[in-house]
Amino acid sequence: MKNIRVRFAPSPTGPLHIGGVRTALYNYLLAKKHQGAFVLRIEDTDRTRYVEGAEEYIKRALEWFGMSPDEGVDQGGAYGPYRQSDRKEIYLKYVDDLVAAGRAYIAFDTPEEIQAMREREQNKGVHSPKYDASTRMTMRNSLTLSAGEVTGLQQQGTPYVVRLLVEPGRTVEIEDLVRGSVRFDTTELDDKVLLKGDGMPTYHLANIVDDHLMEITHVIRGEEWLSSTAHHVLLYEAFGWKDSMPSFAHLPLILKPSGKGKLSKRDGAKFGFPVFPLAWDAGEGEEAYLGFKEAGFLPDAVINFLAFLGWNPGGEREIFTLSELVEVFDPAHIVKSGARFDYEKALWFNQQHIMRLPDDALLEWLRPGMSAYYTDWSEEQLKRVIPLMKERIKTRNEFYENTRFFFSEDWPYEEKMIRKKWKEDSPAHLQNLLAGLKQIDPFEAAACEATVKTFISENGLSFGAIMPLLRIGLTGTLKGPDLFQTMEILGRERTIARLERALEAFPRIKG
RNA sequence: GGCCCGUUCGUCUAUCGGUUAGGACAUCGGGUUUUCAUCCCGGAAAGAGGGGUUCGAUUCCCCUACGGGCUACCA
Repeated sequence: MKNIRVRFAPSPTGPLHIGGVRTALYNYLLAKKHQGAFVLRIEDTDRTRYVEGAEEYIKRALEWFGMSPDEGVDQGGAYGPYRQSDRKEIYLKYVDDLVAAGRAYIAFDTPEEIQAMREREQNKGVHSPKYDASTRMTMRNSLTLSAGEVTGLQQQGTPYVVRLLVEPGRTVEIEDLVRGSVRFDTTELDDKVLLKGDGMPTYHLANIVDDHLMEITHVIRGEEWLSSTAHHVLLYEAFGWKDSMPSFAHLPLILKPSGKGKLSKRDGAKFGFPVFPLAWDAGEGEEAYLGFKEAGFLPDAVINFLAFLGWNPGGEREIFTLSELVEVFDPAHIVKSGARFDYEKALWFNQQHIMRLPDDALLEWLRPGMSAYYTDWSEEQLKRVIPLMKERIKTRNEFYENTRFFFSEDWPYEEKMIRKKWKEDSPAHLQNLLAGLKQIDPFEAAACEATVKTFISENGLSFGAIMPLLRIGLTGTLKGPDLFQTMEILGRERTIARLERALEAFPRIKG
């Protein structure tokens, strides 16, 4: 089998959508699984839709996920250039060949003329008029004009496009890796524009030429391309490249979490979760979007979540890192139907990945954001807090938000619980317990636990009478990691200071 | 409208003619725990509808319904 070469070919028209990330992922997985090449090609043939910064965004997103291309605009390669706007001359040559071979033709029709044709056809009862075999001979093109007229118009600088000559009455069959055999009747196909009036190729031309020249073996792309694949096959035929045509795999769409239709960028704001990998800030006046990264997700968790949206390895295991996915990926298991985006499940994947990540990796992940939350924190403390928190956070932001009491003295008491738990004899108990805690040396979790537990049993108390008060006094809240571990990390000084503060504050709160 | 694709628990999915239709998220109940989380146990929950083919259909075929994509000098 030939070496596998796949490409991810986004258009730099904005931030990379999560569906695009999944397309990139499946391409990446197939390439890596077979030691093939993962190519990044930028499809910027539509100048009117070009967005500043989008290409950069795409590269940063791929890098964040760890899916760096083997070849592409930045890494170069033997098949460059990898940006279609830099390949303009190449397409010109191939489109000339097609015209010379009679497989394509030059058309001078203005938008108004095409519109007029459509109206004519509709009046004749044709539902969806097309520029095709039934109409092309009524238009102004190199099929209806003499050779002299054509060169004359060209010399005058009359704008023109090049169209693919589609022969009607044929059946084009494609063998899709996920959908099996799909057939199209060429009578339904229009004479697609190959070269636009501005001299740039359309997607269809550029795609086929590039995939062929770059020796792409598998085209993995979204379902929205399935319909035009018939044209693409016709193009491969016209060029005489049918024998080396790549395999196709058309991916199901990612749908809105509720309601109808595919997931859109607006859904993020609407439902309160990210639909982009990274934040996108287009500048003033433009809409900004939150990314999974900023929402506190691990790249592997997002990958894992996305991988399972429309694919599964067949077994019951669900947690995989990117490199583990490479091992088990098989395009034969790609699902045919669209998948609903489920943010709850994404959170679950993130939690699972956080729990499985070694502490030192979590440290690297958490460190950069600390200073945005806390002014006075030490790496030493962070290191000790991580093992206590890793099983109780779903996102990185949750870590920061739920560890205030470790890194700051600025956190509120859950006053409602104090009112409920602060009893007649509570002051005396807390007072005595505090005296006991002061004796502990070294101030370690095991010793704290022994002291507290002994105190409780010797006084015939219940855990419920003491622990909640202790916990609120030390952390402000009733939920959190092991209290004795927490005490050890806080240290004797802060533990005692906080309990003394509680002794003063609780009666006041109780009122 | 036309062409193409799709349709299993609320959601993501397994099943490649014979299963008590399995798992996961979410949900509900219970256990563990000083709380929360983790973890463990359990419950509820599905083959769009109608025809065929077959000894037997979730699985194969057809029709209908519904959903989606395409129908641009956008990708």
